[in-house]
Amino acid sequence: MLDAKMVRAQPEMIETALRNRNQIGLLENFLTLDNQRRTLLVEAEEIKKFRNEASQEVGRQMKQGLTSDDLVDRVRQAGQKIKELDQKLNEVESAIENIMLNLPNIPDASVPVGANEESNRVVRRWGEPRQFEFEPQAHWDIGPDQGILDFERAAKLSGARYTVYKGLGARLERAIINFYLDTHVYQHGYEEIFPPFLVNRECMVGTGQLPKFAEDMFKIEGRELYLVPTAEVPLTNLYREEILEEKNLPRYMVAYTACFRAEAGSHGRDTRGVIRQHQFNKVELVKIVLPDQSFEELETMTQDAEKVLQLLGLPYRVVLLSTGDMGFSSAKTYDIEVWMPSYNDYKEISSCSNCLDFQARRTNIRYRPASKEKIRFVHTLNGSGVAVGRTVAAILENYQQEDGSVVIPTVLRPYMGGLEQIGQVQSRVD
RNA sequence: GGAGAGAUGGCCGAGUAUGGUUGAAGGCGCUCGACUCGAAAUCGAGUAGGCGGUUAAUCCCCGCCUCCAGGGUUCGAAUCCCUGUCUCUCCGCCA
Repeated sequence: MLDAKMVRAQPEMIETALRNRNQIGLLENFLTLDNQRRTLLVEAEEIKKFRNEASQEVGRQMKQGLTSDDLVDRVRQAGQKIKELDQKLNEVESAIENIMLNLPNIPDASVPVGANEESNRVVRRWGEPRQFEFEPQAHWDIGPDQGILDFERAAKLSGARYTVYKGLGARLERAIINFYLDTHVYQHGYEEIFPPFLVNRECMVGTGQLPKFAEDMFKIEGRELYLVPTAEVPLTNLYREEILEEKNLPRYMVAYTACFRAEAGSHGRDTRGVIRQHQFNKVELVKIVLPDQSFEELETMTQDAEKVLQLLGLPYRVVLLSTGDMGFSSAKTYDIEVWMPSYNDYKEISSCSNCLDFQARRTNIRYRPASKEKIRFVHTLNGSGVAVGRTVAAILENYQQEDGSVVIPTVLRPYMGGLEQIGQVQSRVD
């Protein structure tokens, strides 16, 4: 959520920023509603002041045994008027809130302006895409061939866009999760969290999934509970409605969760393999930091995410998203894209965002400065560290051998019981 | 699932049977000051958040709101009534 005072003070600036995000005309009603709100508020407050003073006077009079029916009557009428004004005020305020909750964050000045991903800027690359001396296969072929991914039986259980991992495939998934968690906890200093996978509506509003993107989420029938689309939601909301001490900042958290997305509006995209699923695993990083440190923290968080790909030996590039391609809550986002031979292109495997105080306002997470200044909103950041299913796909494709087997990256071998490759040596049961 | 208890400031905890100057006693913590070579102890002072008015303005000053949330009763609600949420205890069930 944006600062209403800022929107009021410089609507042109906000309007421009929104246009860069392909959002037009959202501010029109805000200014008039905002004026209405203050008029009503001042009027209601005046009458409330009268009521407070007068009812105290009534109390004094009653103690002395003399009551003024006239005064009592006037206070009663004031009460009626207050009720009316408060009701109007409520309507205006919920209309304002409705606008505010649907306004995306303002892109940072360093973000390239553009309508879509074509304006994204590649900021660096790591590793060289491998030159294959044979025709490389896609992971959606390698997986079933090796008996480690089963899309057909997954469809029998749950439908399209689900995957069953079997044998060493399941173990590989689990190994990657552990490798990511261990790296971020023991090398990068994040606190490991294991949160619920179901969260309430307030959490979803807090991080910005709701109210605007309800169709992307799975909701539990008959309850106000949602399956988490990313661990960003529970992690960021951990400190909702809290005032943190400055000495306890920054907070670095990492969590593995399954993630659930209805992916409405993405039909026909990435239909093969594990790239776009309704359920997938992800290790997520979240930082809660002091306002003047958030951009620095975004850089280090992105590097933390890159590190695991480097350790896995997977070539990637880092892309600064343009204004038109950024997520709703973000002011600045780096995507990390891993080399995917089946696409003959880089494919998103992580997204690292600085949300500034946008989510902090929605979740009301603040901190008390050590210097006794006023309480302020924290800044929040989140980044994938990184998507697990896409890592499996990248490993299968980048480490495949001509005979169909797949070499296991050395850093994962301790997590795989020392196993050096998948395929050939293992016994399979179809 | 059944029965009961509870939710008050950064924390603990009074106030709720008898509604009124209680944004809220007391304690802890914290900040500043005194004492001290310094520290501890002691003593003194201060210490909620939000919204709005005013203002060049963060400061002051003034007002309104907030004692889990939402309704209601009343001239007036932390206190009375209703609904909801959450927490705790006991019983049952369960991985």
